[in-house]
Amino acid sequence: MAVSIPPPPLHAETPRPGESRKQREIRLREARILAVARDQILEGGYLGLNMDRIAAQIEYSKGTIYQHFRNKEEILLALVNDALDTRQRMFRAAAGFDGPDRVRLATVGAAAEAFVEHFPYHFKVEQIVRASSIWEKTSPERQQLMQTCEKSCMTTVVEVVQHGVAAGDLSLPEGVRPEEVVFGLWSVYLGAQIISHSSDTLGEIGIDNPIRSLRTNQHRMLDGYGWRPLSSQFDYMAHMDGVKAEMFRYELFAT
Amino acid sequence: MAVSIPPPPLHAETPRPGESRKQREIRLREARILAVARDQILEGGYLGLNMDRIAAQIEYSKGTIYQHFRNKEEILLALVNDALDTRQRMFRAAAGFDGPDRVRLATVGAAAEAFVEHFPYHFKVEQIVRASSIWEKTSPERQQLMQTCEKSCMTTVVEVVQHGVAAGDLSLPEGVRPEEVVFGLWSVYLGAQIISHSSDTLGEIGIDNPIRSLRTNQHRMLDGYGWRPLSSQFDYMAHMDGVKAEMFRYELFAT
DNA sequence: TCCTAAACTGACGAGTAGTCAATAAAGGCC
DNA sequence: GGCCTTTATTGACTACTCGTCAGTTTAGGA
Repeated sequence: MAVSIPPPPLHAETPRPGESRKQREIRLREARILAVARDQILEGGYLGLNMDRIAAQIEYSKGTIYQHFRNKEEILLALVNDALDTRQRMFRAAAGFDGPDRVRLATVGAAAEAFVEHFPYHFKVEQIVRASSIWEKTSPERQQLMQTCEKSCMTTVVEVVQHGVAAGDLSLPEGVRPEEVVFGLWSVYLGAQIISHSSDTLGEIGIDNPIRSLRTNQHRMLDGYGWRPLSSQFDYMAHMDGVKAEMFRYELFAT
Repeated sequence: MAVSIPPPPLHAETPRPGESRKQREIRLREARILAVARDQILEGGYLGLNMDRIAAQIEYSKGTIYQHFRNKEEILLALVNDALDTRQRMFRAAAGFDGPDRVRLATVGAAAEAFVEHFPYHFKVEQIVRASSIWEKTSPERQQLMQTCEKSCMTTVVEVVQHGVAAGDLSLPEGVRPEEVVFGLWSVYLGAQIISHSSDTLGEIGIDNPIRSLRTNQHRMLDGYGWRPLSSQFDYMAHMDGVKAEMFRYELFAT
């Protein structure tokens, strides 16, 4: 199984060249703020994020935090950007998989699954930002960064679809663009994950293994578009389990 | 086109039998609190909901609001329950459509679309409740009510799928249950709507008409399951536009 | 060693959720 | 109506949190 491992993430404590002790101190502190914030969000959502408590935990005063981030929302957005960056690295690695395009796409799906499993706070933060009206309070620079990341993630996947079309494995009907297929996969993924994480009676409703159902549905959608090899011709389930355990291990993408 | 119109919603101002003037006053006030809260949420999300401002707007003191709702979160959950109730009425009407089961399912899809278009606050509130950790702060009674509604909505749709299987239009593969198909449609719907409402650069990304894409993807998924009539054999788009304009007009379901 | 710029601090202002003792209204009874 | 008990209503108050900023400390060059 051919895998292309992305460059290992630069660990925060590694000194950067041409960086004064003070600069390094500041950079490390910023990382600590984000780490502490992430835990608080994972614990109690948006309301669990508390500036005074961050200050206490990093053992600096509140004012110092505001030298790093204009406000609470900027912290959230910074966390989202981390999330998007991590996912992008995972997606790029997935898209580099060597095989038929639909199999490459399934690899991206496995990456998306692994992303939520390894980094649940990333997923949660993204969801909070999508739901709240925190957008207005954040700086245009960070907003732009987020949009760029999102677009770039999308492009990575769209290219796989385009390649599939060019290879003749998939012929899209009149008026359907590759972006729409990606939008479909993205929707199923996002919707299924949100339902799984917010509906604690899924079992009662009749969904025992939401991740498996998510996969099945994504594959049926691609079958519906007639993308070969169809899910009856290739064991996508086994493939996804395989790459998830090999290519998308936690250590390879943790920051 | 056979349509079954649900019972018209009981307007809040209609007097209930055996109800004292005082009781009616209280019931009306509760409706007003929710109406005002809904507007505030639509305006500024969860943070836009302000107890003092609600009090000022309904011209009662804050303490009185707390006689109706234990806390802010209970107001949110009450709004969600209204939303689920409305959607359920729309779904039941849709499922009552007379035609092949897959067409009935498409009718439910049209209902879901109309729901978001007519009642955007309902959708927004649901999203907020899914994202925030407000669950813990709310009373078990309301939680249960919400779960019951959600389950019942699911059941309505599952029955359509089961009927399709029984009719021989759809044969599910080994180990796939009707609930999973519904879960798939639900995921696409939820995911697509959330992306549409939270990503303001969708056009740049290449999605000009997200609702159309949502429909296409749902239908391709059902095609992937081989549910007849396939989307190549029936004009689901025209059907959905038709019923949306006829069966799911705003006035028929507004409360 | 001194001096200036940068970093850091925490008390404070402003705003908001939720409480509760005091007050007002309702409704039963004579 | 007048009296009394119960229920409803009020808004000042507490507790908590975000974000600010004048005053203080630290860093590092001259």
